[in-house]
Amino acid sequence: MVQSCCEPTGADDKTALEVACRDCGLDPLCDVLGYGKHDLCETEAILMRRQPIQRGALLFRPGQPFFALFAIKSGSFKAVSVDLSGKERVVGFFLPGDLIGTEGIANHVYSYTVRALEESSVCKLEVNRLLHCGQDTEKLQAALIRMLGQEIVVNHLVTTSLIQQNAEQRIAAFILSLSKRSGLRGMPQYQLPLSMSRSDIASYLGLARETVSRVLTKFQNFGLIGLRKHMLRVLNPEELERVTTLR
Amino acid sequence: MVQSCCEPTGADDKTALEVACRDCGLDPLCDVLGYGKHDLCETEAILMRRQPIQRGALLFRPGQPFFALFAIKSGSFKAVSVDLSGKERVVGFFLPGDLIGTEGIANHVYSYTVRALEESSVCKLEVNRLLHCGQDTEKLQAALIRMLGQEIVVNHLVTTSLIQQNAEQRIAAFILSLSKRSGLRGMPQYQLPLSMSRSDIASYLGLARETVSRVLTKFQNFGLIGLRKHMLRVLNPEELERVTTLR
DNA sequence: CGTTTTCTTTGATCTGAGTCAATTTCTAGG
DNA sequence: CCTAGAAATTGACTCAGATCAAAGAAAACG
Repeated sequence: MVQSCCEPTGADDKTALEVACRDCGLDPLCDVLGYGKHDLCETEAILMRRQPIQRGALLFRPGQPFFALFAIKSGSFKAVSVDLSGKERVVGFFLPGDLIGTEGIANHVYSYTVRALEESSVCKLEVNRLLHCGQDTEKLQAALIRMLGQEIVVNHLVTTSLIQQNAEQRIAAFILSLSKRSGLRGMPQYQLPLSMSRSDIASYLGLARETVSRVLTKFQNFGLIGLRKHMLRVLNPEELERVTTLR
Repeated sequence: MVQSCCEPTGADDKTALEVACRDCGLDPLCDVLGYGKHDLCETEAILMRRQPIQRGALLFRPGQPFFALFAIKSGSFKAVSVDLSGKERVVGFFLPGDLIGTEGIANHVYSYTVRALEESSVCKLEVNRLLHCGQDTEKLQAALIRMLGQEIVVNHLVTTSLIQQNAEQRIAAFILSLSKRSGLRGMPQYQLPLSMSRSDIASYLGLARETVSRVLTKFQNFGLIGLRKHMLRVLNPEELERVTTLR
């Protein structure tokens, strides 16, 4: 069996929760590239490969010239941007299978800081050359177009649900979103690490961290979720779903 | 001078506020297509052309198969989605130069209703064939990729600013966003039609319509804006900007 | 042109979530 | 294992913005 970019590099047990390539957001492109075995991958240096990222390490910083998209293989990341008044704000969380850096395509620079929340690994796609014409790139471009379209759909859903909902609804939606994304990516759907801090969640959802804490406690008391350390168990997804659609 | 898709079709005075092609969100593609004069436009039936849309008419409905992207030439539109509980929610407003329908690229169907708020006109791009391989499509694909990247950037900015802000900040940001978009598209920046209802704005910003009304009144009293009928005048953009960055 | 309907404004009241403050629990480092 | 610092929880209080209600202004329509 050929060693491709998609096979574990003999890492420790911690990387057990890793998306399969078929479940990854980069799959449309990887598929075209033959999962690292295709010519394009090495010879034309579009270069996808697995990279380990340490907890706390940055994938990129705001202002840094755009050079690649990343797909998370394992672990998780948060995106933080600093507004004009100097205040940090979490603007997104990324789980295995998610695509990071798409805003750089049009911006030419990355627009926020992306930091690993735990020991993680990513695949890197140097997508720049897809923006300039070459040969045999059409399939790749079509794949990228679909991926961006997908990203737009997801962003739209997230935004509209968050903006209109109260604290409980936002948090229920957030939990379900993590759960579904985990399931979609071929990982356990109802038991997953909540690797970000309460403050991060609060910042992301536009709430106070005390509110996040209170609502999580309430959800536990009602038996909707279980929470031990940073391991989240989704006990009653139907009821959580119902919470998000109330009103 | 050749009659292209970008020249007015002898419409009435109402279409005076029309974006130039250079200022339009579709420009990267139109540029490649030679603004309707290029072969691709007619012979390969990618087909861009101006279409008048009546006030209240729909561009598309949710569930309808994706067949084209639209760029607004003149007028304005709102996007409304119906959630599970049957409640309508405005999920976006579109001004001249904006791109409509991108979520259909990955979804294969449109995901909300887009309705004209006034007498409007659009350009249509049947982008489907860019997703399948042909010849000479690489430039078009690269252009589309950039446009989608741009859309992602803008969505991200909108989301993060809205979610974290209070009522006054959301409304100030909303007004500035309209103003800037109008200016960017080569139209008057500080005097523009507020063609949507207060309810629509409220729904979009996640506020009650009474709150929108109150804040607009307050902004008028403080001389930040002028509002007569549905004509908005931005009198003090610096102060509005300051409002959005407070806290 | 008056009538109806819809949209907008304004006021009064109530409540969800923010803020402040005090513990308690986790985590990392020695 | 103990300790210091960070993160999370819980309670008390406050206020921004929702809701309820009613009047006023625009738009639509015969």
